Order: sequence, then structure tokens, then C-alpha cells
Amino acid sequence: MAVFLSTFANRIDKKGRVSVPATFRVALEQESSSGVILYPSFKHPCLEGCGDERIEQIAESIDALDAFSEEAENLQTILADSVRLTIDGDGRIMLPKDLADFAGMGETAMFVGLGKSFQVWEPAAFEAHRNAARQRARDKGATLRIVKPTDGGGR
Amino acid sequence: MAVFLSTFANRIDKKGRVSVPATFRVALEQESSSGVILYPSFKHPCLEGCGDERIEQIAESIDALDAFSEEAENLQTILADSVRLTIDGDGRIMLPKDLADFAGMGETAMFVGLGKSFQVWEPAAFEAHRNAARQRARDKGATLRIVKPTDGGGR
DNA sequence: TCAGTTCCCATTGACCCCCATGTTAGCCCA
DNA sequence: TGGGCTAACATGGGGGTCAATGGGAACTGA
Repeated sequence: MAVFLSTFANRIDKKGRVSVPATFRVALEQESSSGVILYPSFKHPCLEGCGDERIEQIAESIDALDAFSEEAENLQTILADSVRLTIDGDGRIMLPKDLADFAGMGETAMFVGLGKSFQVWEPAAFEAHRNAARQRARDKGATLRIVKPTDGGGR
Repeated sequence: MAVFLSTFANRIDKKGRVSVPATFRVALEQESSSGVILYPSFKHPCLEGCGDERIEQIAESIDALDAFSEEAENLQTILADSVRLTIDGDGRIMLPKDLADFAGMGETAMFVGLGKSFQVWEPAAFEAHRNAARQRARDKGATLRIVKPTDGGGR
């Protein structure tokens, strides 16, 4: 399975276009995603990104909740705020202005790989976030239990 | 599977016509829907919208309740108040005046994607609703258990 | 006849595709 | 090991296409 790894800083041009890192595009293609889904994060001033498969899972999961329940409504804002962006022939997307503003992005967008998904940050904000996360991990002595693959490891 | 994503603000012209967002039309076509179903929400001052497939699901779900129960009767009003609108050659629908009034819509309609269905709001009312939902999601630390795909992962 | 509605066409502007350029990193060969 | 070549990626700009929107004309039913 392909995962989103490392971080890349790409320029936002005058038209609002940004290159999606090549390795991220490969990961997206592997889940047969014809575009990118972006939505504002609940927790941080950044954008969450993923492919079609993941957003469809989210939609299914919300649908499994009681329709009209408050919980469903809260989560539906993810879908309402989501944008599906097509990747053009040069591997770029058009970053909508409201999303760029939400994350405070000016000329540069940082693509941050998170494994199954990724985030897009304004560079300085990400730097601060990364330092804080590292500090917490040091303080609390983060540990991780590796789970075994449930299937054959995916296609 | 196609999902309704993002929000779009479209103008209502003097004749009461509104463009259905192009991506919504694609989603409707994928469920081979011959039009759009709209009905007033019973929770909010907005309209609920969906395609044929979805309204059939709703009808079945209501049918599964005890006949003549109060709950069934309440929900049946959804079906009674529903309107089926045809999409014209330019991708527009004629918004009935009573529905527009119910949602307090003047010259702009906001189409809000919710995954399997969507809503139509008056812009300012939606803004308030969105902020409230986001705040609740943040406060309660909204989490979502992703349901595993039941089929082969779609298409 | 009149009002409401549907079809058709024109305009505008945003977005998408294509091409060109520069830069970096990897590779081959001496 | 170092130099040069090449391919892949990021970036900038121009033009074509499609979606949204407004208005007119034909059609239908009251």
C-alpha cells in the first residue's frame, strides 16, 4: 500500500495553483483517486487531505449514524467544507482562496504526509506545530504498538 | 459511489430558477436520478435534497416503523411535503416559491453537500448553522469510527 | 388573453489543458 | 571520483472550454 510520507514545500502561483508532490500523486493514483479532497481541520489551522476512497468511507460512516442526529450533523460539516480538486496534467491543483485563507497560506504550501492521509500547512505554523508535537512525544514517552496486517497487505 | 461534497452559492433569478451545481448533477446522474427531490427540513430552516435512490430508502425506512405510530406519521410528512423537480437543459431547477420562503431564501441559494444527500440554505442562516456545528464538533472532540467497506471497496 | 413555464441562445468569467522554461537529482561513462 | 548528460519535477504563462447567469421566444393551461 502507498502511504503519504515526508513534507514538501511548494509554491502557490499567482493563479492559486500548487503542485501536489509527485510521491503523493502516486499514492493517490494507487487508490484510483481521480482527484484530491481537502477540508479544513477541526483541530489545527491547516487543511486535511485525502483521496476519493477515504472520503467515501467517511460519507458511508456518517450515513451509518442516525440520520438527523446531532452527531451526524457535526460530522457532516466535514463534507460540507470539503472540496474535490482535480489534478491537472502537470500535477497541480487549484487551491480555493477560502481554504488558503483558513490555513493562513501566502506563497508557500507545505504538504505533510501522515500515512493514510496528509495535511497542508502554512510553513511557519507547521514548524511551530511540529516542535510542539515533538516536545509532547519526548515528555510523555510516546510508544506505538504495531498492528498486524489484516489481509494480504492490499493490492 | 458518488457523494455530494462542498458548498456552492448560486443565484436565484427573477423567474425563480437556480443552477444545480455541476458536481451535484453528476452525482445525481450516477444514481440515475431523473431529477431532484426537495423537502423542507423539520429541524432547520432549510431544504433537504436528494435523488431518487435516497428518497426510496427514506420511504422504506419509514415503512419499517410501526404503522400508525406517531413517529411514522411525523416522518411521513417528509414524503408529503416533497417535491420532485426536473433539471432543465442548462442544469437549472425552478425553485417553488413556498419552499424558497420556508428557507427564507432571497436571491442566493447555498447548496451544501452532505454525502448521500444535500441541503439548500439561505446564506446567512447557513453560516450560523455551520459555525454552531463546528463549535460543537470541536468541543465534543468529534470522532468517527470508519466503517469498513462492505463490498469490494466500491466500483 | 394572460400568467406561468419550458426551451433556446448569448454573455461572462473561472477553470482546465497545453506548452515552454528552469532546476534538481540521478545516472552513465571516462 | 568527477564531469556531463538526461529525465523528472516544479513553475510560469496563454488560450480554449465549460459552468453559471440573464434574457427572449414559444408553448400550455386556465
